[in-house]
Amino acid sequence: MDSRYLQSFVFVVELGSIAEAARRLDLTPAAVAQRVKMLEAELGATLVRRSGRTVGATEAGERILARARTVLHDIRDLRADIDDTDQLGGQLRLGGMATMMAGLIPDALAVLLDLKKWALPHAAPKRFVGLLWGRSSARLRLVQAFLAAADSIERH
Amino acid sequence: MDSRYLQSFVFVVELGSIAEAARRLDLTPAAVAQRVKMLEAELGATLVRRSGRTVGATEAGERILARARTVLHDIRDLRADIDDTDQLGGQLRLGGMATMMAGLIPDALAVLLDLKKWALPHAAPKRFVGLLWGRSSARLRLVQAFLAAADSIERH
DNA sequence: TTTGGTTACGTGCCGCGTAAGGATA
DNA sequence: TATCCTTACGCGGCACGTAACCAAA
Repeated sequence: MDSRYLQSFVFVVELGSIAEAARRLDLTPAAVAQRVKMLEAELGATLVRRSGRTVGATEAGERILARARTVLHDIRDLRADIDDTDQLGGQLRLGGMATMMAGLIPDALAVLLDLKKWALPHAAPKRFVGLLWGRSSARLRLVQAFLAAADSIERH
Repeated sequence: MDSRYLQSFVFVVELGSIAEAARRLDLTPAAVAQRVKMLEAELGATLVRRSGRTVGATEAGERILARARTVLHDIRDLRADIDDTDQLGGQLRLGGMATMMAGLIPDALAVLLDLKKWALPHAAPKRFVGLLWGRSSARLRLVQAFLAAADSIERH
């Protein structure tokens, strides 16, 4: 399965238009329609419903939409990891309880934007280190910076 | 990016042989070697090291190996979700704290293997329902069966 | 009338097999 | 010597664009 097919399908559903997706992808509408058809043939299911002039996802389309986004995200991460030796890049998803979202995270992000504080390798509380995995040093530094910011804020 | 390229790369690294990967994939060694080359060209990095007669992953290859497996796994899930209306399939990964791994989960799995107990839609404690997402009914039923098993075991 | 989706058709290139050559156990 | 990886080469198919057609706003 080609990820470009998944990207086309996701764009078509998100934008609700084959023509608009074609413009984003630098393709002709015919090519985009064919990509969706190919994906449908490969998966053996109809993914988009053509109702008049607009397009929407079928039930099967909705069912795989989230997974398609996951695959595209993973591929983006994979590409980022290739030349990811020590520089920042890619996307970091942070989650937290409601209290953190309202209080801790905004302040922590403010500190994150201060580039000089990014290199604090030993500031992370040890009780959090066990939660880190993967080998992307850039993301590791981001998380370390976040934890350092959280630590400094907690001490205030 | 074509997932078949990733699959070829993963096979080559896992098996340590282009010829063996070609046999598994029903391809010629030339085709497999070309797939790896294409992938390397697309990612802009050398992924496998040819040392004499055997092949191994380079540092960049090792770095993306886990992610490549993730992508392949996600695509398999995506395919499974297409015609996944009510039957079991795919792979379910369960995690738990050490105490659960030692005590609760083995018993719960034993109950899971009793097919007659799989259809217990309302047995899941409500406090856990918020943790479930996705719409794969088969997996949902598996989780529900797990929770039902956990519930019945807790009551003992 | 303008915009959007589809179909038919032509074409370039990609991705495969085949065959031959070199290297290693 | 047999197996493995590579390279060169040829070919078929697929994935585009183009153009024409139809439908909807």
